[in-house]
Amino acid sequence: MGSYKRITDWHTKVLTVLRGTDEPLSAYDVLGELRQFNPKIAPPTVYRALAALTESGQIHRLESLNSYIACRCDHHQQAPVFSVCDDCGSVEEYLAPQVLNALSEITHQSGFTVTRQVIELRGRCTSCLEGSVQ
Amino acid sequence: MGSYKRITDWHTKVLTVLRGTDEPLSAYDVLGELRQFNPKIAPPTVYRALAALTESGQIHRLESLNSYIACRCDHHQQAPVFSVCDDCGSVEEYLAPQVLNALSEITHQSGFTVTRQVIELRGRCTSCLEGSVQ
DNA sequence: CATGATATGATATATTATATCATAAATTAT
DNA sequence: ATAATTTATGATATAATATATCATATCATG
Repeated sequence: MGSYKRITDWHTKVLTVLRGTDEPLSAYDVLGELRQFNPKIAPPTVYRALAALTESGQIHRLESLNSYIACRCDHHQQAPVFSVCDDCGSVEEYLAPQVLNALSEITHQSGFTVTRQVIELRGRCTSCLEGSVQ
Repeated sequence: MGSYKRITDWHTKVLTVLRGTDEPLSAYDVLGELRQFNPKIAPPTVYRALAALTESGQIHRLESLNSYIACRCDHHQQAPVFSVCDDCGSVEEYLAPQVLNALSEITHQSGFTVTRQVIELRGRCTSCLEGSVQ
């Protein structure tokens, strides 16, 4: 017995697609790209690959966008903080130990055991802000 | 001219439904409840009410659950932190100024202007943890 | 090569969310 | 008051996101 993970083509291809762009992609965006390789690929295949890559920390799911982005940091497994520009769609990923510490103070008090942290900041990036104010 | 907001029945009813439970409800859960009042009510009506109530801070959208919960704190307009137990589904809402401060240090550095903060902790609540470890 | 475990393919369907347009109601100006 | 304007509602259709299920194929091990 013991668990094993087959390293599948789809995982690799999904990862390549996500690493090939700065934009977050929806599952169906990814599906569209993968049709290059197999026009008959179906949603569950993509969702399975996305789930596996998310679990291993190689990609992240942006909950407030229903989309996915490749991990840009070297911190697979550490909770990321994202900022998402609602103007241009650009996403930044941050390391934020201070934020995680502040959060763990809260959960420590309440006894809640955290398995996943979703921290997403929506707003406007510097360039978009500069562009709109003249 | 000038903007005005009609205070509608649906807003009140949606708010009442959400305040009537501790569980987060999906838009379609709410829709189901509202059929009591009008069996022909359609999704856009519910989504509009949810959007208005979210905007005014009376309810919050839990992005990682695609669902909504009434604001339990007295801090309409201040960014909430949520913990969600993946066992029992219970949700807690926290005031967490330290977390928000830590986040604003990040955004201050990058120049990003925040309009909304999504902070959701997934995991297990104390009771569920106690229940599973004997 | 038999067995068990995991991944894939394929189909169907469930869930969540929005676009659009016609109508109704409230607000403001006349 | 009532016309003009604005906003909300109703209604229909459809888009976008996600999962359940089951048969088959592939891998890992004994």
